[in-house]
Amino acid sequence: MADRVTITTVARHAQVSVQTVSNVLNSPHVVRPETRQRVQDAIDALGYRANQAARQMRTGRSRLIAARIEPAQDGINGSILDRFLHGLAEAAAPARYRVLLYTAADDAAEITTYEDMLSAYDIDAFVLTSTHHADTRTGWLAERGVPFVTFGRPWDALGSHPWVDVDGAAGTAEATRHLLRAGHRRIGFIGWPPGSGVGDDRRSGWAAALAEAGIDIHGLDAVTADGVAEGVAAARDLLTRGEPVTAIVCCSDSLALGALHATGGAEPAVPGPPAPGRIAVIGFDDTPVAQAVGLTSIAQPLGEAATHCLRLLAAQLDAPGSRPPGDGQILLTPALVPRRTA
Amino acid sequence: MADRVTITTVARHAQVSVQTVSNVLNSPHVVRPETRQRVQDAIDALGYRANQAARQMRTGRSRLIAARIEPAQDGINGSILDRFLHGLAEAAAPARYRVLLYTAADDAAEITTYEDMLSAYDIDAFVLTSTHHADTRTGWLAERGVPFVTFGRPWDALGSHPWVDVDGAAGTAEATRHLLRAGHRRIGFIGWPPGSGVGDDRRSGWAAALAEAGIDIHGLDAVTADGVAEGVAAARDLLTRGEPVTAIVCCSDSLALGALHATGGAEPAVPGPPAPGRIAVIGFDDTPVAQAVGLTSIAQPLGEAATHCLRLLAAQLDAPGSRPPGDGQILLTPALVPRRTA
DNA sequence: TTCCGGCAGTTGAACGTTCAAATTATGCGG
DNA sequence: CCGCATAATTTGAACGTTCAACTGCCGGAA
Repeated sequence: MADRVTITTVARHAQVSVQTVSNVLNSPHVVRPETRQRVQDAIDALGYRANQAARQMRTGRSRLIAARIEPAQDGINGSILDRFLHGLAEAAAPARYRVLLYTAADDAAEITTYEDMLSAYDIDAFVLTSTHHADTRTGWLAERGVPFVTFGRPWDALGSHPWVDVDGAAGTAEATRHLLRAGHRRIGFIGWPPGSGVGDDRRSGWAAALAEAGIDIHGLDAVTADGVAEGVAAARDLLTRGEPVTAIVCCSDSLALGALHATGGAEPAVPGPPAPGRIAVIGFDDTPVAQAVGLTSIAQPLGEAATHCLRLLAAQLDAPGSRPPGDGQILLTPALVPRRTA
Repeated sequence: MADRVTITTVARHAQVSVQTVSNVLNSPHVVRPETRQRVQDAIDALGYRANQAARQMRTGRSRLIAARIEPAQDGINGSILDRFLHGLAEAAAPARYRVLLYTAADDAAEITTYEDMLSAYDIDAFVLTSTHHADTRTGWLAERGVPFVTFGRPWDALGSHPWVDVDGAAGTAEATRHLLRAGHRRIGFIGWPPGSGVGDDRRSGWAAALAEAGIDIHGLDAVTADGVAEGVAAARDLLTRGEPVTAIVCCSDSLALGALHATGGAEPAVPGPPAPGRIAVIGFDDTPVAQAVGLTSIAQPLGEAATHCLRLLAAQLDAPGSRPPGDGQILLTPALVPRRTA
């Protein structure tokens, strides 16, 4: 097997010192164009690639970004994260970064993992997902000056780090307006118990859109844990109250699927107009299930979110100390995907 | 901020040379128990962790395993891979390996990525997914002596490398027998066009189970591309032939979902006995959609598969040159998950 | 002519670890 | 108590790269 091509091989081949090769790679402007070209040719001819480990030893930078891969939780609402991860890996490659996976059961375990990855691998940055109230992770990282971005805004408003999030309220507001335009007035909402940042945010969009239309939201919302069966129960509840709702916006596709069942059943796929006489239902996240069942849902721009995360990190890493433009806090707008259920 | 704890720090603290610390870490048997303990205590007290980059420079080993993350293809059948990846990351951690992600549009691009990752990061091994006929990747890696495992058997039977796969035929056979036990005799199959290893394998299980029961499969199967709409069409086709089928085994949950629609519609979730008078349908992969819709499906043991992949790699990496036990070719049996549709 | 400044490139050291060889410590038979 | 074999530990070098300091060289101002 061919011997390893190192910077020394290239240097010999181009008749220069190793440092000059290094300069061509890292600060091309200091080397005369003529020489630069000669070195570049040698690099190409030999197929040289800088050894990351050696480089890392000197610079302390690994060009590695760590991201957590979560277990497929509920299943329906999972598959969000893996699309995000794919986007992340794809955005990382052109910036010459790579994504390293890790798993962790809870915040404490995750922090232990940080320690390990930082000391053993010199991870350059972390991408945190599933931010929540009393999130101990961001503080820990910030304290140590480790660069990171969160996908999900900080719900406690403590400190301000770069983050990317999707505007859940804008999504549910758009969904609600969509239903208003279709003539619905009594539009219900099935959401999660107050206290989850994401859930409260999504509920607020629905409430705002109704307020905008001058509709009193009293008695129009149901609160329940996530799940299909829970969605069935909550929808039945909404339907048996004083004046029944004619449409429901849901906090998740799981809940929406349940609502769909409680309000007349769903037929999978096959495009066509919404069946008349049924209650309109809109879910959230545009999961495969929604696509399969023909459920109108709200799609998060996950690829875009990933790209932004990486851009923010790259800005931090490549120009240390400099704040990214716009304070590095980016709120993306999700898109309503109209299907057969609304 | 605290200075980096290196092997030198530990050595000073334990009053030994750096090499002794290194020995405690890598070949504890050569160091006297007493000394070993002293060094170990120093390691614990200082929270020392070996720097992977430096170690890698000497040993040429990165303890990094690369795996590809694919785009969320069809959506319904995706979410298989991310469960596998999660399993992989989880299995890697205790073995002190980490999983590095990459993306690639096709085999050629993937091989280019191999080159990059091997020369820049000294990746120890690769986990290949989505094996197919005329797969150029395995040959490339084998030629260069790069350790790898495939999740998915080699469909061309060229060369023999370690692989882990799920016995699709066993799955469809079990599904078919399940239907036979329920009294069905005319059991159809909706599969993909011949030529895809996975598809042919799954079809063969169905055929074998029917043959076992003395049933002629003639006229009982339909061939189509994957997709919900395609499933609808194929199921209609099966239902309008001479003697209609009373049950259908499908090559994927997408197809099954289509079949379900064509044969009377599905109602999401909510447990209960199969509705009478409807045609029984069984899907494949036990995706979130199946769980949500109450579709009986065949679940691949993805976590187990991931664990085996990692075990096979670890065996190769930790004892180079030694063939893993059982030739390192592992076929796992999937499990039927009975729900409301069969 | 002399000296200085700046550019292009080179040299030597260092990052943290492990390997191979050398050195020192320990135990044992005579 | 010596000599020797073997165990335990240390020393020096190396992995591939970049940083900091250095050497030559050329042109221009004094």
